[in-house]
Amino acid sequence: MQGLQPVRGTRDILPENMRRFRQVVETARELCERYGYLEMATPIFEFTEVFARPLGETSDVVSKEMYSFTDRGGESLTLRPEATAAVARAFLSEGLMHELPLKFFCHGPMFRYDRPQKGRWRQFHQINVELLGAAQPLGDVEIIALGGHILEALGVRPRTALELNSLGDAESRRAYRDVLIAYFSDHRDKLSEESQERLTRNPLRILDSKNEGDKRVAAGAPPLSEYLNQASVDFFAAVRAGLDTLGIGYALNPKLVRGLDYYSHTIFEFTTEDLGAQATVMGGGRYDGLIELLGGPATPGVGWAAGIERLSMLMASTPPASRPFVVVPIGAQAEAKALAVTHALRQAGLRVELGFSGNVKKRMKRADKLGARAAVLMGEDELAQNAATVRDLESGKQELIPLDALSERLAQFR
RNA sequence: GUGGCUGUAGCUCAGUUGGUUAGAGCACCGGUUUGUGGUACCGGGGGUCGGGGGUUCAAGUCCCCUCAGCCACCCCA
Repeated sequence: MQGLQPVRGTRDILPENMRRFRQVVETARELCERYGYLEMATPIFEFTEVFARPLGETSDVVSKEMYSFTDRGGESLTLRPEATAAVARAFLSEGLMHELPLKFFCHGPMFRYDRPQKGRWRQFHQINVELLGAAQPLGDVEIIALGGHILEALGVRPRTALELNSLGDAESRRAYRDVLIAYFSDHRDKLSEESQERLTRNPLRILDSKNEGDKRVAAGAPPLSEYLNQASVDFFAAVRAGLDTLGIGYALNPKLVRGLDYYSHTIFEFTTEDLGAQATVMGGGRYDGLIELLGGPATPGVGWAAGIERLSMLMASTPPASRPFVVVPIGAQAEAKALAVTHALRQAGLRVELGFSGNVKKRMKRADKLGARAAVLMGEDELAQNAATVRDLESGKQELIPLDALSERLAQFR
């Protein structure tokens, strides 16, 4: 415990920043619904196995980034590092295999024990979409289109580029894996220590190493695209044709691999150059083998995740806060009436503040600081006429309004 | 886990070759005759100079350790 500071990699989200978060989540929620992706949620922790198995024991996430702990019952639990495996688990737990295809949207905090830097935290937040039970390329297309649509609605699409690749189906990957191991084994001495380890465990990931020596060796590696079987080639062609139909531009990136083991066929990332070393804003792909890995029936899936922090950093502006009306009682005898009026206005649907203390001057200052649109002044004069003085805080104009017409008058502001 | 940079009021920073009670702007609080905001003027509160140790007559200012933040590697959102 290091006193009064948040744990490394975590942070408080104050209202101004929260408005950006909400903008992201609400935009995503609305567009997801339009595409038929309904909101759901999973717990933020699961049995460790839920993540360890599908992500791959050798993946960085599982081998060094999970927040795992033993609970009082002796179970190994893990704060979710990502959503897809949890959604897949929910799909099985809830017995949803007979309701395919299913489309889900969810959002919430994720946890990864990583060194924080620009655009990276230990607790971060994601929006996710998952499409289960659609084996067709059309599913990949819809998922990518939805992602691009959300980025557009948030105004960040122009700052991103879509990168695309195909890992092929399981058969293609197996064949390519053997080829790759043979190739890299011949150049073993030129590989970084880390990549030499990857050679036996996950040779595909040597391809996207940033190590200069690795890069040189990887450049000469046989390309994955040449080892895709016909079915995989056709599938990928259909995905690209769908994107073309929608006018969604992309760049093929044969080195795009992604860190999790469960991907197959299409993988993609919307990347940016505006977040330092963190290029990925939204990433995902097809994961046809995942449900089976968890012990369920073979069920195809496609989806993506996007970082809410990263998206909100790319947004040009912060959505404005709502502007309240402030009720200002003048004199002690007006306070009870002010309380009643405030309550009535709130019930009428308006955002209204009633200060807790202070003379008129202080209350007016406070109203200004709150960004109030208008002040509702109530003193002896007003009470005598069963009315209130409404002061427009932008123009400074005041008018006397009968109390029974007050909410209607205030509703005209904006 | 590794490396680079940084660490003075709530925020952004200034603090001379180490030398008296550590400053500014913004923010905050109060006031400028008491039923009225935003501007202006006046005043005020607030700092173990990240923490610990050392050198020195004397350290925010030099040295060591430590903690934290930022950025980068790895990998991703």
